[in-house]
Amino acid sequence: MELTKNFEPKAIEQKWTDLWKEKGYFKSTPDGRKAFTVVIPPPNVTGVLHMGHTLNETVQDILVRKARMSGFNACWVPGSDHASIATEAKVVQMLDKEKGIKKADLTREEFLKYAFEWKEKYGNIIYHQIEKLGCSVDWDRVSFTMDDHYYKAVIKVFVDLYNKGKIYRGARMINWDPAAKTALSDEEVEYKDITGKLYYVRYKIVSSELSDVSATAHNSQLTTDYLTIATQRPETIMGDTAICVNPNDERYSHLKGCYAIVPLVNRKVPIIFDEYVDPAFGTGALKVTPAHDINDYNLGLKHNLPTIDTLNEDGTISEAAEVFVGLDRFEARKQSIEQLKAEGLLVKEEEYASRIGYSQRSGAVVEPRISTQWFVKMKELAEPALKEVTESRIDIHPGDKFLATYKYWLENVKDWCISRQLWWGQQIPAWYDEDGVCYVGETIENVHASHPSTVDRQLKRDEDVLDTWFSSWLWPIEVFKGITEPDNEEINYYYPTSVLVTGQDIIFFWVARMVMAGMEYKQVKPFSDVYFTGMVRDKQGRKMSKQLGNSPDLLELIEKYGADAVRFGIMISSPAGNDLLFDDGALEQGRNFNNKLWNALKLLKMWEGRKTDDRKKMTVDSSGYAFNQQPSTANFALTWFANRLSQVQTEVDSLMQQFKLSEALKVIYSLIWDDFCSWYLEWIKPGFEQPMDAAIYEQTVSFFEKLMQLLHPFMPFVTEEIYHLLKEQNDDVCVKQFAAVTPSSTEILKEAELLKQVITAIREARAKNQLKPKETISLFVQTQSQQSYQSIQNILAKQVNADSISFTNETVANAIVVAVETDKFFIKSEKEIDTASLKEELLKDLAHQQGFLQSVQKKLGNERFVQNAKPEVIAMEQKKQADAEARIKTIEESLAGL
RNA sequence: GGGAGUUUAGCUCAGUUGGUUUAGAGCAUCUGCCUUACAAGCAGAGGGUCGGCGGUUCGACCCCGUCAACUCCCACCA
Repeated sequence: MELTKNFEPKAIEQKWTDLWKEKGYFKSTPDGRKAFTVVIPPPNVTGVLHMGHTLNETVQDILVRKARMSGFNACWVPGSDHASIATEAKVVQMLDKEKGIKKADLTREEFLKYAFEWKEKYGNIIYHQIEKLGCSVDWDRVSFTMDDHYYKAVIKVFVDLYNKGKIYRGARMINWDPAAKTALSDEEVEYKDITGKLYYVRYKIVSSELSDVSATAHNSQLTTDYLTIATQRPETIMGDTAICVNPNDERYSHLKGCYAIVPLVNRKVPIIFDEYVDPAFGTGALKVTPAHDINDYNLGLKHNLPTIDTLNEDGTISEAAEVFVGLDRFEARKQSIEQLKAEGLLVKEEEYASRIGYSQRSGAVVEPRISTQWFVKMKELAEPALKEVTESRIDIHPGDKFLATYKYWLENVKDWCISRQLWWGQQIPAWYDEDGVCYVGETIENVHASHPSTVDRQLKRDEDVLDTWFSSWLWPIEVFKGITEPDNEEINYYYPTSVLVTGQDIIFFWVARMVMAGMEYKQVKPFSDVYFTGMVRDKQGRKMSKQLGNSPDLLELIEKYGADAVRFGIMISSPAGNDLLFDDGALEQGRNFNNKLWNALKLLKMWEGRKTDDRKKMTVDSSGYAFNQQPSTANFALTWFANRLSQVQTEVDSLMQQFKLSEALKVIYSLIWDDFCSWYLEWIKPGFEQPMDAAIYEQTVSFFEKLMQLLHPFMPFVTEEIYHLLKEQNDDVCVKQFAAVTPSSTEILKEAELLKQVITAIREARAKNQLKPKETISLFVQTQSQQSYQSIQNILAKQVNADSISFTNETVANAIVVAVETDKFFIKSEKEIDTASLKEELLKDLAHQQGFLQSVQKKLGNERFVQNAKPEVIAMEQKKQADAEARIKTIEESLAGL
């Protein structure tokens, strides 16, 4: 079979995707094996996968494939999230743009029909991308957070928590978009720095008896009967229900029990005292508008102040304001300023840098507004969730980095607002009668059954839906129907799941809450390990975003480099928890790696055609290279690589257990590229057009297979392909079980390292002396251990292009000298040696060695070091000293020999 | 403002309880090579007062203090 020049991933990826699917390798059903369960963090159905997903999915696939090849019943559940806010916004936008339909013109049912159509379309795009990336998910288990059973589970949990008293209704400040006439979540508000104006307004002060206060003022510079406050939003003055100052602020201490007259509406409001107010800001006096500012709202609660909502839904001034009614809020601001000026109450205006919230959807300035919302009481739920982590039943990776964050949040957790003023999502199962009494039940029939008095009454269902996270926190349970069908076989087998791989940005939104749900509904943690990936940024360190257009298209990348290369590129530069600067260069490296593997395969295929059992045929060619096939030489290479392989396998296992995937990949990369290709294959390479020893060949194929198996979790396609091209196989590498690793012989590893060092040192000397690669040399070796060089001298000769190697006991004159450990090598060539530059080199080296020796001697001469340091440390230093002395001696001898 | 984290070669990162030759890797750069798998390659090289300062110690990239820069999360001051 003719192999292409370079690896061509496209057809191969498709072939294996289809074949794996056909053989059902990634389907999982409960059996006698241990389960390794992963639930995908369901991507939003808002669009396509971005690089963050790609990283996440790749990490999961690596873990899942590794587990599948290590005896586990691996089960990876794919799915997607309905993402209520984000998706609804997209659907609204699409309807407006493509069909000219406004949400307000649709009924809830009509809108939901469109939303489900959207979900079908984009959900499938996402699944297609996951498949293209090579993810070994069980497609029979695709889940969606709005599947029928899932919807029921969410409702069931809501009702259950309500009945347990863990869900309540309460008032809350929300972000209101006056243009879209809807509430916004915090995520939908964008803050922009702007230069606004701060207006200083005088409020008249009156005592409780309506007398003039200036008469009673003492110890105060403020002898006027006015108090000045600073505000950015004079149009909210009509909503003021108090003035607040700091109790420790002496300027205002005389105002206890006094009142202020709110300008424009001439309302008398109390002056209250609270440490919340910063005496240093503005005038140190604050106007309190509970209906339109979150802090004022809290102050209002604390001091029992009335709330006057001066805004309508569309941002115009409401009846409650008494003046400017019906005007737009910004027009009202203008007019109120003018009127204050006219009345002489505006003291001054000054420039002020502040941040203002804008709606991501409509661009309108957001108004804080009070509304009734549903809340989950978090304190009780948080306690067990905190314990699971602090008592190490859940391990976080990298732990040191995120443990503190997780703890801090759970220890200071606030109640969770779960209602959203949207249609796309699970509608809150609450009904109200005409008197506003609220009834909660899974269905209206349930409500009627438990409250017979409601049967004849007109009940209206709560319009709001639940926060997306209120459904995603059940994900590890309900994908196995653990809520709707408790104690079914699947949930008992697959739960708790093994590892959760997700972004660190949703540690509170999702991770902590899943632990809460797990503890509440299964009394067991939902996963044993959490692996946090970093954020993917572009080369300049910027966040990937649509606006910047710096987020590459996954399918295009796969098209250009191949899926394996994309996986390689993204993994090689992504230590756990660190941000990843996305760079095409790493993908190129991945593509080159594919190619390296492909070329090694081509080399083996060439040898396959020339293999023979007949040793006689393996004659020595003139270059001497065929010596490499001699048993002793080949044996050295084979034994070494076998040991090196098991050493790396052990290392990889340990790294992967610690979730150091990127390091594991680096180690494998170097094993294949450096040890296997650059060293091993060269060491066993037969002479030009010489036959290949069949036994060596088979052994090499077996090494290659093992390498493909080791690499497979990271780069599934190319490894499966090469595995099958190496020879006729009766299994597939993606389900091939790892064999137990035999311990390494460290002796041969050391010997090989020494050999590599010698080769590199001699090559370096060659390069420095301008010996062209083709020019041969004569090599003289001075060593105590001539024996050990017998078996490897053919390798050495070939790797440094020596036409002869001889052993000597004496210094060889007029030769280039190379020293490695205690051995010395003398290089002679026909070419004239540049002794001057050689001398210079040696002198430089000598100075370095002497400097080093000095520092070691200084250390050993230090009495306190000798007294305090551990014996092995001292022994080490003594060895350093001896080595340095020996090297200096060698250099001096070499200098003498020139 | 509160919390967490980062700072080591041009770039991205390792550096295991403080002592393993005066700090390692990949990429990039430079030099030489079309050498019988691979120029998407081979061989070799250069490049770092480990963010600054101070301290603990016989000994600090590592521990402590402090300052600086950057990043993320939370809250968002009238």
